[in-house]
Amino acid sequence: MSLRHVILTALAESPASGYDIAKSFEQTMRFYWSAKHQQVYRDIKALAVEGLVEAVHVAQTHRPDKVIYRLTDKGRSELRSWVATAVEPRINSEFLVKLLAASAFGTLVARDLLRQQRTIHAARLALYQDIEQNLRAHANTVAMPLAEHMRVATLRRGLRGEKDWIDWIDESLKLIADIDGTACQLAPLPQPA
Amino acid sequence: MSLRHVILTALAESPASGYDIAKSFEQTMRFYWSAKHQQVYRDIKALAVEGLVEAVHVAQTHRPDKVIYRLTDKGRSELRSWVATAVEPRINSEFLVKLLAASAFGTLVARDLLRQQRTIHAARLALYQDIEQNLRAHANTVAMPLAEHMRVATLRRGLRGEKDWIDWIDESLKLIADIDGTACQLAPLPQPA
DNA sequence: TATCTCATGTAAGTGGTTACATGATTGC
DNA sequence: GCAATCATGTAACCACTTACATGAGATA
Repeated sequence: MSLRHVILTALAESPASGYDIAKSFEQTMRFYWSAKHQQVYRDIKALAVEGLVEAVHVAQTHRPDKVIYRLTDKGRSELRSWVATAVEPRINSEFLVKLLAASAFGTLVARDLLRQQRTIHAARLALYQDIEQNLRAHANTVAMPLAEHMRVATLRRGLRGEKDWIDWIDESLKLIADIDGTACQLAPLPQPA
Repeated sequence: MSLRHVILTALAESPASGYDIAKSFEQTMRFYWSAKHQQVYRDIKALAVEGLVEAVHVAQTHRPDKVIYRLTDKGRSELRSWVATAVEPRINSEFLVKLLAASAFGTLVARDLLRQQRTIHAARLALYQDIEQNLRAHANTVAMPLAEHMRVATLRRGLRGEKDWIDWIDESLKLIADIDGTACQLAPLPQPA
């Protein structure tokens, strides 16, 4: 039931086609959701059948025709009641599992994995900082509607998260270095060939 | 392919039954993974068929019989190659979507949602801090094997994450308060009944 | 007597990914 | 001429959840 509500949320802001929504998963929504176009088309049809959105077919001359969807009152009230309660966030972290698995193969394996992960988070952080720069340039903080403020807040959430991961990785790398430092002194010297 | 690797990771530490593994999702693994026993039993059988784990049937007198699984060499090398590469973490956050949806219904709705979420994270933080206390009491930092150190690191990751969420929520609540403050001054006074 | 833990499962359903497909138009 | 963008889908599959089921022994 999740993507359904993501779609409703997108349509709450303004009517859009399946294509538009699918695309926004690579742009404005990328900080908090991703989905494939196939899934979007499938689910938005289901929403139409249930009467939560309604479709308007728009014929175009120099492009394929498209179907614009907008929230119905039913859709809006569904969204309203969905929004009322927070839920326990999932914590399934493939990375943390990998780290523990890596530990079974020694400090070097764990260290490499942490370093790789660091580059991933560093890249994301750089991207988010870039976007923040652009926002700052164009934002007129005073008269911004709430939704805009919250959109910026989601970006801030992303920034914070990435920074925090990087800090934790550095902390963990240092821990491993300490272990390795003492371990190396005890390790057998390499055998001459 | 994820839970399969989580199971292999669990078995890399020591052989266990499906029941043991299922239970550890509520205990040692709870910081980074959760899964239902049905899924565990299903997947561990698949792993056995593929030869990544092997089963030993253990008859018990005063308890139901059980099946203990252990990693095979094939399983261990599968785990080793899985561990080699980091992956882009998923960011699908139901909460952030809800926050944006909530914003469409006004500051009060958004504020309530943020507050609810804060309680959830505060509760988790408290739990993690508790566990950290226990660990500190029993840990002998010197001679701990790498896997133990990394297990503590995953807890630290949880602690950090919860703290960071709480800070961000407070920041966002303050932002909303500011908006609301100015908005209230501009808002029409309540009509006398 | 009732509930909890041990130990294992089947069946149905939901949510998401991957592979494959079509066909026109715009820009290099 | 070739890739990218616009616009929409089908089919198969993988991952996970929910509901339901069994049956013995331990604990209150």
